[in-house]
Amino acid sequence: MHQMAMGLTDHISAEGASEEEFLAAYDASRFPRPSVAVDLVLMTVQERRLMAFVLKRNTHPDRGMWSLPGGFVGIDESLDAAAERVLRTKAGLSETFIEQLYSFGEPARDPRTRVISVAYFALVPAPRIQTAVESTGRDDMLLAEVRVRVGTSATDAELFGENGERLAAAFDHARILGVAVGRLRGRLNYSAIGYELLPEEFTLRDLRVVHETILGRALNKDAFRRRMLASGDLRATGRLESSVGHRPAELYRFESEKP
Amino acid sequence: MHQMAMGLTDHISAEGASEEEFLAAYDASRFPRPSVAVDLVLMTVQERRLMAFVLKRNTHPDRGMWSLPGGFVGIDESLDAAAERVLRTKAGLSETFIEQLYSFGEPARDPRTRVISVAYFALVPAPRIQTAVESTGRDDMLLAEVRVRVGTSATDAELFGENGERLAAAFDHARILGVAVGRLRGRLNYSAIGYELLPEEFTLRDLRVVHETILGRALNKDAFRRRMLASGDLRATGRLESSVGHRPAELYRFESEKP
DNA sequence: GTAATAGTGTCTTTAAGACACTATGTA
DNA sequence: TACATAGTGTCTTAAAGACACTATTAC
Repeated sequence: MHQMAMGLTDHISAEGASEEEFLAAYDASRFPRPSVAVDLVLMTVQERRLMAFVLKRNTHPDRGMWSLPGGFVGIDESLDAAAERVLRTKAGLSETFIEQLYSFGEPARDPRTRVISVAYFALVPAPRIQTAVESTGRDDMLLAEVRVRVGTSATDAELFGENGERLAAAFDHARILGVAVGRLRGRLNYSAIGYELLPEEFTLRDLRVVHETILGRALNKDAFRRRMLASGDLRATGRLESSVGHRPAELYRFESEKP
Repeated sequence: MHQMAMGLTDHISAEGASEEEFLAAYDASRFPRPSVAVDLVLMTVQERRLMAFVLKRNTHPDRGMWSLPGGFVGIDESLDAAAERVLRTKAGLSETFIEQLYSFGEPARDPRTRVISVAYFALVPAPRIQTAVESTGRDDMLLAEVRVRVGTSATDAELFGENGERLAAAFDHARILGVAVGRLRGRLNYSAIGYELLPEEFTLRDLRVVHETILGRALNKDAFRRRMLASGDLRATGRLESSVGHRPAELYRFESEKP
């Protein structure tokens, strides 16, 4: 049986208040509390590869391994606000697509102390995050390629560096990345999320490549075009891409029909 | 700007360690930590109504209002284990379908102290939970009907009692219930989840009624039958339901094809 | 002109909706 | 036998896959 921190009698009124619980109600802080952090899975698509922003750890434990940017949640700070703060302070980004992913709370997931992590995932066009990383000139931050076996669910992700070398993920971050990719794949089918990874104007090929990269498989070109045009979320600009060495495609913008 | 609890320098190495962060690394416990609880959305379908198990609060705040069963997460207890403990100790159930839903962390969601709640949702056939509630003879626990406007997403749920009277939900639990129903509706389309709400043997009508109740709309009878039989998750038993006052339907069992 | 991809038109396939029709246990 | 729902068969509709064919820019 685990040690349990009960408290605040009325929160657990279903059983009737035992004396132990009654006393606990006076001071919930008598019980040890876990730390709560947010970890951010910041993803993008670059040259047909799915990438995530990771940081190299320079202290133990897991020194030299790669971790997701994270930070502790302030006592007066909402989870969403903490995630946006991490996005801003660790990746130098703001106003990206971001949403809560899942909470990870195995007692031993961080060997130093009990840390419950609420993971978020964020999407940003590759040039934005690429610029942010390169402008620092630091070698302990990286856009690493993320690969997750297709077809299976709930598998860990694998990280790869610029030269295709395998990178080790710290803590349980391989699993967090795996869950993030699984969620991203699922959401592609029923929400307008691919646009978050593209510049304002893009061709239908650009959009399809984003989808194919995330899903890890080729999509039917004709059906994809029909489905996207029928979704009502695309506005043709009348302009064409240029200098592509072949017939240029029309540029579109994302503009949802329902305001 | 919110007060922020940073700590464990290496966890936030992206920015380089400021002196403040360096000091924080020595003792993460210097910073106030939120309490972490799990809240359980235990749902069932009964007589074409979607129901949730709720408890009447007998102390302030929100005295007399109805809340989800919950409990604090032990310092050595995983989130999943805490949720299963709440299921066991508050609802007297075990071995039900249960999965993590979402984490709620608005600083003011509990007026007493900062509590971050990791919500879980569980599904159980109506007779099992009905028996558990009635056997206690208590009037501060209830299966309440849950209604969520259909078509919209991310709306609060409304709770109703036995006589159709509106019940007030405590804290942010109306929102948690709304998120739970939204998740449940979404999962119906691509996972074998309706079976969790039925006895071992059931008719295709039983299964359709469960789906219709959750989705809040009628489904096409023929298409539903075809789709379910084609899913490969149903095994005909050869037996028929009895005493239904009309032609009896065949009984099926859930048995997934992929082992 | 050629290369290469954009974009269109059409046939096939698959699944859902609609609906008529037959089947059968209970009262 | 009548009732009410189970279950089947078939036509229609909508969307995806397949594939042939035309269009257009870079070179």
